[in-house]
Amino acid sequence: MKPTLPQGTRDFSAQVIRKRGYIFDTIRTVFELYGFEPLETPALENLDTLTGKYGDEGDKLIFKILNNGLDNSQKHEQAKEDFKKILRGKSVKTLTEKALRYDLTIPFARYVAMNYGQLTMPYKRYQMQAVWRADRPQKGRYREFYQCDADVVGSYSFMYDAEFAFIYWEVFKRLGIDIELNLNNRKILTSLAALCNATDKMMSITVAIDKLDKIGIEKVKQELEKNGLGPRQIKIIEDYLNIKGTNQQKLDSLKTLFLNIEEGKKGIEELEFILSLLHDAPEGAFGKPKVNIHLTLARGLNYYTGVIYEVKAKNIEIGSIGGGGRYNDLTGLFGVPDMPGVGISFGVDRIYDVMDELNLFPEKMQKGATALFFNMGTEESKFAFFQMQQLRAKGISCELFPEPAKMDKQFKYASKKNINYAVIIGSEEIKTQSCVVKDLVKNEQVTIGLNEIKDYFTK
RNA sequence: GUGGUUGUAGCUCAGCUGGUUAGAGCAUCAGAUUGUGAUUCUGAGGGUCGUGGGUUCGAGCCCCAUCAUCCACCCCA
Repeated sequence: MKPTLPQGTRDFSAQVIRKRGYIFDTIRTVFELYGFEPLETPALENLDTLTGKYGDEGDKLIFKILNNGLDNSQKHEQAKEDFKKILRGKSVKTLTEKALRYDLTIPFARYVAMNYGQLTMPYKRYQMQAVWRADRPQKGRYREFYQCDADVVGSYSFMYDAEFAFIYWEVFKRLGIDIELNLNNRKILTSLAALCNATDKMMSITVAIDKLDKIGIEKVKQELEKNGLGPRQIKIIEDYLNIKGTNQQKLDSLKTLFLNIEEGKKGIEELEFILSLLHDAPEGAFGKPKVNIHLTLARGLNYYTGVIYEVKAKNIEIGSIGGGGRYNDLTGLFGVPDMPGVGISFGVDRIYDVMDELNLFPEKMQKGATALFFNMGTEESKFAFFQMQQLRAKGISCELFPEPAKMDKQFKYASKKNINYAVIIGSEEIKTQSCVVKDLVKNEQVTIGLNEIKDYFTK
């Protein structure tokens, strides 16, 4: 048979892993710098832990796992009955009770709910693991991909909301990606729906206005109309969409709009606090985060209740490369009420695609071992092997060509594996206790004593 | 879930309105060159044209099905 990969998954070769590792390391470094500690959770969760947390569309994209043991003939009749329920769109525990993790936030909430007694609050954790979605793959979209999340639970402080803006900024500065960091507040969106007297239609309103940049005002109005909103309501939304200017000007316009809506005023205050903190902060090594109040930013996850973030890469069309927000009751569904939190996520695979396309990976990542020892014959190679072991003991990576092949071939092997130095020890060199070290990049070579090799590579 | 694209050598692709033994570049291997490559020259190997059916005297090319791929929509990292 011809083997294939499941749709939307990939193998990662050495080069790709090195580059991905560079992204992971950068993110991890910043997370640690801000005092977050690591957490890992299983790839599998109980299906009912996940369902209902991501909206109707999200639920459809959860990978469900078929239970084992269904081939037991005594259970066939029951299984057939249960399968009919599946066809009606219900999930049935006797057929499927486990699912692959859809994101990192809900498993984190589950963990907090199970362990909150033991955790030091506020609990700051980061998590870098794969997640799975049964989506159709396309550009920048995979069925298995990695997220790097940082969340804080157990605090209402908006200091944290601002801190995440710094984290986003710092990570992408370190990676060399120019970003647009957009902020909005779920409270503002709810207030808009309230203003329209359409609190129940809040989701469809936000979904529609989120597309403004993409499809334009007319199409947005059409979609609102299709969702059952009347002309007066659409007019209110249109006025909202016409709010423009600097961040402060936008917030000022909102203030007059939400004059009688407490929640809206709170949302504005929250954003103002974050903006002031960013504004007054000293210029750090990576500058100050530049954020953009983006009133049409929605984000699909329905557990957000406050500030929401979205990161887009400039100069490239790939969707968002990060997102997050504040939620005031994430663990409530798991029996632990009043557990506020805020968190963000990095989409590693899209960040990789951006960096690859814009050529942002540093040269030095592509390196293989430091040196290749040439194989100049059976006896010579044994000698070279022992020399090599001494270098390895000093932490210098090297390898030996396995057969006494033509030098031409050994050189090509070295350059293909991005090895910078060739070490040649033939019978002559053994006699004189020396070796030839050739710098394959500069195309220069020197003959040095065997006892000098270590120094040559550690200099 | 809906719509479309593509599938030919290890890789990237040519292949005319259906017509003999299906081509190129790169890669691989061998030789010119028994200790100096990435940047020389010569030669060689490698394909049941995604798979299964059909139309035809004849199919890589047309039709149907199926699988895979990429792209767009929905939604999202």
